[in-house]
Amino acid sequence: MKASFAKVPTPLELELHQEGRRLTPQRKKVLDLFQRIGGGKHLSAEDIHGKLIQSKSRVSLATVYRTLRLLVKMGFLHELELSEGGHRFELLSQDHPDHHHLVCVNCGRTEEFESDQVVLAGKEAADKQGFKLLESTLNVRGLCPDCI
Amino acid sequence: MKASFAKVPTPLELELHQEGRRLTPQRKKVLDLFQRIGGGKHLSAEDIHGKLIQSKSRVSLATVYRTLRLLVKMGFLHELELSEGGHRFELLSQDHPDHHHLVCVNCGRTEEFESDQVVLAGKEAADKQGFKLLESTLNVRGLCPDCI
DNA sequence: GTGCGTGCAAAATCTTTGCATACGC
DNA sequence: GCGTATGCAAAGATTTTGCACGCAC
Repeated sequence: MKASFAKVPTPLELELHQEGRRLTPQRKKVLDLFQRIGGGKHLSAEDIHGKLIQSKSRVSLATVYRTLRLLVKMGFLHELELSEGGHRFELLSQDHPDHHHLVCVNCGRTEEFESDQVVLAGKEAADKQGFKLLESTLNVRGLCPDCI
Repeated sequence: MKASFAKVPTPLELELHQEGRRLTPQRKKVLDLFQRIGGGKHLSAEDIHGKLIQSKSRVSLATVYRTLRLLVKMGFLHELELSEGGHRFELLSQDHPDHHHLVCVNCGRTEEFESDQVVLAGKEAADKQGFKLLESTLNVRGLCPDCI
């Protein structure tokens, strides 16, 4: 007999329970939203709150903020400080651990890219100063083709 | 006869006048402060306001914000978005046009470094997407020797 | 049932802005 | 003297927090 009807715990659920925390519908909805829209999207807390409200999900903005901070600390999301007007969050996927951003300073359009050279340069700088590297992100600011 | 008693206009004064703007004591004091403490220091608007008040200079916080935005636009200062709790500003010197930051996520200590590889990688990414590159900065986050 | 998480609203930050006055040019 | 810049205070924008209630465990 297979246990095919047993609920499969999500990674989020597992990790929460390890720390004595709980998987609430709100937390699930926030992470689900990021997973539905896919990686490479940069959302503000207001964006997330708005989208959840639109999809008939009752979540308060305060809880969105609390959940975002939690998911960042747990490593599911990544916090960006690219633009004016508040921080953005993106899904952190295993496929793109250290990616960088190309931002148009005029229209805000952002593109992502990866570069081993950059990761290596960051690692060398950290080593030289005796730092333990956690992450390195290159922010390239410029004008996109439409804004030149 | 030498014009040795003529006041020598500062670059700030010259550039302001070209745009029909004025060199006020407040603007002079803000830029002077950055030049006195030297490059590589990262100050918040509050820091700057506090230091000016301490040195008996009457400048309002609103003017500090307005002046910082102006000096960034004029290219005298550079705006950083490294840390939580507001933006920081640093003196932009000709010696270190494109430098990067190593930040300790625990204590906030920051070190600067330069890397041609990083600048090159940023340029390549911009070219590939058709962006006109303005600046690129690598933010390396980690733990400094004291916080490991 | 226990105690963590949520919602609400108020508070705390950080930054910008309107307007009358001051002053660099 | 003209018009920009300042100071002040109020408004705005974003994020955090205190507290009572609700719900995941």
